[in-house]
Amino acid sequence: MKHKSFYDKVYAIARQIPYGKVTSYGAIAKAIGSPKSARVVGYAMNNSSEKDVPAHRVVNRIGMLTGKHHFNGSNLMQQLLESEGLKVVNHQIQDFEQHFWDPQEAIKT
DNA sequence: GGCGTGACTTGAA
DNA sequence: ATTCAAGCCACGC
Repeated sequence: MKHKSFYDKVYAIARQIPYGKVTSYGAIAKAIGSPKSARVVGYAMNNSSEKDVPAHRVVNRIGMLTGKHHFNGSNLMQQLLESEGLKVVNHQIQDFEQHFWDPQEAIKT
């Protein structure tokens, strides 16, 4: 595999999200080099179920659990985040910026 | 092989 | 300040 797909890059980064931290689709897309491809990141997450990617730590720019609907159809995503010390209210992460993790830390070595 | 859709984001009206 | 539209890449029909 010479040319890694956009997805692979997404997985590579998302997989490195540390415990208790979260990031946004746009941040990952930006880290990859396509800040406008945030949608693709989200779509990639759609298949992340088969990957070792903690998709529950990936939310949109405002910290909203937009993808929670894609998990189990339950509040599993919220449960996981709360289990990691995060506060989730109304499907939204409280103090999102406080727990935000910069994907740039992953791509750089 | 073309068109539409999707876990988003940003800029402009 | 809010609403609309466009852009990005991959996948399904």
